[in-house]
Amino acid sequence: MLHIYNSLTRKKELFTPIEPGKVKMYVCGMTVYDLCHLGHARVLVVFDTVTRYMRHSGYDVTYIRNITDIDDKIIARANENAEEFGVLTHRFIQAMHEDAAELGVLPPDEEPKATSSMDDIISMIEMLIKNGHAYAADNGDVYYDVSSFETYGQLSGKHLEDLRAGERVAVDPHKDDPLDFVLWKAAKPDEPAWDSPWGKGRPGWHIECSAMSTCCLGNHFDIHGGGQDLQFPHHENEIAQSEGATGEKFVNLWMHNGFVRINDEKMSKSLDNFFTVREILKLYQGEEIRYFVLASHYRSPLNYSDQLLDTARSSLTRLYNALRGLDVPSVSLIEDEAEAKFNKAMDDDFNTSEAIAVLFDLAGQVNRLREENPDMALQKAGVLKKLANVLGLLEADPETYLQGGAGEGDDVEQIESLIQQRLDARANKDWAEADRIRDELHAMNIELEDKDGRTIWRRG
RNA sequence: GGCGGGAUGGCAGAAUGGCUAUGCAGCGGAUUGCAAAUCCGUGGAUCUCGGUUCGACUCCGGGUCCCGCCUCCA
Repeated sequence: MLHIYNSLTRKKELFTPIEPGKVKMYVCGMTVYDLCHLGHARVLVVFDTVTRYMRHSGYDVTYIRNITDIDDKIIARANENAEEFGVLTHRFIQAMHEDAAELGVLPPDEEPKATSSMDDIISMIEMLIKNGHAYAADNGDVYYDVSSFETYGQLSGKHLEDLRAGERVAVDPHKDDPLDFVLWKAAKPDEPAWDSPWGKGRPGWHIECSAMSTCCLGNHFDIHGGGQDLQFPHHENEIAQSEGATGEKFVNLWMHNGFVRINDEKMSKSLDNFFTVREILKLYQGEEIRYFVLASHYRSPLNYSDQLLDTARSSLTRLYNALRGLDVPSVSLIEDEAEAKFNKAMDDDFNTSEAIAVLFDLAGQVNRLREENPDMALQKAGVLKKLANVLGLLEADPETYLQGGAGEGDDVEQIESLIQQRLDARANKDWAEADRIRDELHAMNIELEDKDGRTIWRRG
């Protein structure tokens, strides 16, 4: 029985899909004007894990994650680079896909782009005007009339009066109310523009998501996710737009993941305290980043530090060591209580840290059983791998992970040659030489393990 | 100012009204030529002050501190 925390009601709720057995989920993806940072990585990993677990639970999941490929920042960056905005976005979409793959994130079922959704966006704006929720200003912009939507503020717990009291929105003479937000922006000279009933222009950011989610999933769907910072105003506006246009309930359950922090401050572009996924991949494997993300609950803040990535590496090494050298069956033949514990943890609002604890318990069992009951050890290893895979972990071959430190690989011949030399020295009981070689390898960040007359190695 | 989240052992991080995860690091032992890996054992925690209770880290109230949203943001 899956329970999920719903930001809309601020409670954990029993998850009940609109259509039994099916889940329709939309997550706000990237605005592709730059490389993904760790904050983006968290969204990718969290909702990938949600999707994987729901599928593991037997749901037929349709997972949509959009791409915002037209907005102010994209235009600004393209101008800086003196390139076509489409060239820019294409490059960063590619980069995002590469990063996602490194993190073990599966592609969503569909990945709609704003620029491919203009018809849907325009017709939604037309509906909003027709329904009295939007107005075209004399400058060619179209705005949403916030006061026309009675429950505005329901998701973020805000009231229009409070928002006005803390006025931080620049007054715009074209708006009826400073809190009104733009649905369609009239094009300035030399800006990318699309034809519309209000002249050439481009969509506002909020309407893009309303249009892309609705066109892929229908007017009413199960789950909408994204980073906590999107709750207001982005998701609040989406509700106002979609419900204002369709007259139907938009989303049953809203999920928001917590921020990644650096030194207890939100990681963000504006604070310029971010690490890109690529930078970290120079030092750590993608799976280590994924483990780091999943080690804490998705709604908690996640502080970044090298030390925590090191811990993630040590932890994964322990898990892979348990599988190492075993011919793990692809299908586990046993019913194991571990699976029930794992499911119970994940059913409780995706408690991944408790689910990971189950993995370590299994790893311990595998290690203990290796000698006394190899068959059972294999079966337990099969369960370990299966459950870890639900989290997108332990998908690699153990040797590949353990010997595959980030950016390494062309020194394998040298390593194996040194190991052979050491084996020869050991055969002659020349311990000094054997230890010297081991120290030399250690200096290369290679750790050795002598086992049954053989020597295996891994990167430290 | 308005609204919201949080404070758990050296670090990270779960959980439950009573049985105190898990990982990393530490310590002792087994194993090893010595290590490593592994196994066995082990120390150490619930911000503060009140209250409810037979019993609270867990529920309630006050305080302190931290963080986020209210503007683009995953």
